[in-house]
Amino acid sequence: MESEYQLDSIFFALSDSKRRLILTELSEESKTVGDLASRFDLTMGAVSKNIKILENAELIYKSKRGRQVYCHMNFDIWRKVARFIAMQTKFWELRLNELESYIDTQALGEKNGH
Amino acid sequence: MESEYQLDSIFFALSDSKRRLILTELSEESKTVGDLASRFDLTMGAVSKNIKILENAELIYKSKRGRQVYCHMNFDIWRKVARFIAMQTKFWELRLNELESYIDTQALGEKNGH
DNA sequence: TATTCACTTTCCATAAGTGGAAACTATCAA
DNA sequence: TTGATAGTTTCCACTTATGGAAAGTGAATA
Repeated sequence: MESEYQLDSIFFALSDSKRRLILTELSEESKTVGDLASRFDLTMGAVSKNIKILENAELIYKSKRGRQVYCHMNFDIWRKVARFIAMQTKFWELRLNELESYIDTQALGEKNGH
Repeated sequence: MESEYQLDSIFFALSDSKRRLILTELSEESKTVGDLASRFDLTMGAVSKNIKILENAELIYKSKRGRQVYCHMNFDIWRKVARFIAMQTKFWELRLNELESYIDTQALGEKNGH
């Protein structure tokens, strides 16, 4: 957690447009691996591997219901990405920090409990 | 501009911790390729290639002074990254949009002119 | 002009990412 | 139990990334 290695895996996961499409899809609602495979015209194997990359970066997490595996966005992780960006751009930093404080104090109920 | 392909190159460029270190270095002040090579104990060739990847993603830009090539952060591009993140996390979206409006109206003088 | 300097590019070997096909696992249904 | 369904993993061929070494480029200096 909080390591350079984790940032490697996050940005690597985001560097492929198919994986970003999967994330966009999941930001609407949770989907099964099969849903995503038919949506993007890929084999289950290919989707499963990309899902693994996103899961490894903790951008998503999975839950099992019977035979089906549901994929969910992990909204918490985006804060880490935003923090890195803020650090590069001091101009943003102050206001993003304000935003973080706001989230920390006002939005605890929003945190997903997986 | 504004394409999926550009996001590919941005996130790919960010997926390597050496390149992120270079960016952190450049967010302090502009440096030559040689400065960066000695700072990170890499050959000029290796640094030059990584610089090219960062330049391709438009995260930095170069300027020449005699034999030396100076590398500068391109702060503008970070807005694009922030926008992608905001789109994934609707929770952030509203407030980042406010931030963008603020920047667009109040901070035109801050824009680097290269 | 010849040489040094700052950098870029090419060539090379090594390593890693990619997706299809097919084998494998686990769950549900008849 | 048998068979179908939902995913995962392995194997394979192909493509791409990586950095060192060395050749190539262009600008400063003797």
